[in-house]
Amino acid sequence: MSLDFLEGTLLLKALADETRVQIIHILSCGELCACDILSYFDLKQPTLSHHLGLLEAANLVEVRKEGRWSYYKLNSEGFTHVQAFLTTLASPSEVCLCKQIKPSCCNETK
Amino acid sequence: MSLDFLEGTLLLKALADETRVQIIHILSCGELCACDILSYFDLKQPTLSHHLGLLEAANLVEVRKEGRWSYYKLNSEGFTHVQAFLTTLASPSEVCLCKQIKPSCCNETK
DNA sequence: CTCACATATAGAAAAATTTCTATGTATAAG
DNA sequence: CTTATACATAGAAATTTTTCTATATGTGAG
Repeated sequence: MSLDFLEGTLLLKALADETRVQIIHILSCGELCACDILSYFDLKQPTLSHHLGLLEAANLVEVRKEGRWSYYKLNSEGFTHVQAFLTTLASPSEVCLCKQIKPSCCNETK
Repeated sequence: MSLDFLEGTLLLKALADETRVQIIHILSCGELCACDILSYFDLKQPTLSHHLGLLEAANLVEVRKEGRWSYYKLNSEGFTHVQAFLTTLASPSEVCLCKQIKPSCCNETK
């Protein structure tokens, strides 16, 4: 499995915000419409819309439109990917970028 | 297991930066001194120092000082915690914040 | 068709983060 | 003691992100 840094940082940036973390949490039990999510936060509607858009772009949530309502729920794809990314990122590998570094000032103690 | 939102977002914010993700990657095979890490990046020394400080504060890396050198390596504690945080965050729970929301405009379809 | 409501988009203001230069501290060499 | 090197800290500049107001789109009710 190779590292997709672009997707990985997109996912991590989407997760790196208190509001979005809370959105994920209140969606953890199931689907909610945008207006119900909004009622939980002290934010304007376009701000929430922006956060939901970022989460959707990262495949952390998915939307289902019904009439004039938008129902949001978690998308397991993003969560699976970010967990896999972190695991791979922190694991040693033969093709690691560290192989490009030539020890200079200090003796390595590997 | 309960959710520590403060620690969780600290960890996720530390991970949400291309440079820091790359630092973690080049440390994945073992210990490196700060000057060797620096040689890999097109950054000034104080900037790298700042990134390493954030990673250390989040328990994603740890330092060992030896003479005038600082050797950095990954700290598994942060990685374990962030993976656990994400799993818990996205899992349904009896005490979820979603229970505080009273369905308003739209009929829930749970 | 007209109106009201739910949500999205555009663009500006505010806030947070990243990066830099300048400088300080600590350690080792001479 | 003086100097050089590795790294940290302080504070300013640049960039990115978050939030807002204003407005547009799309759907259903009447």
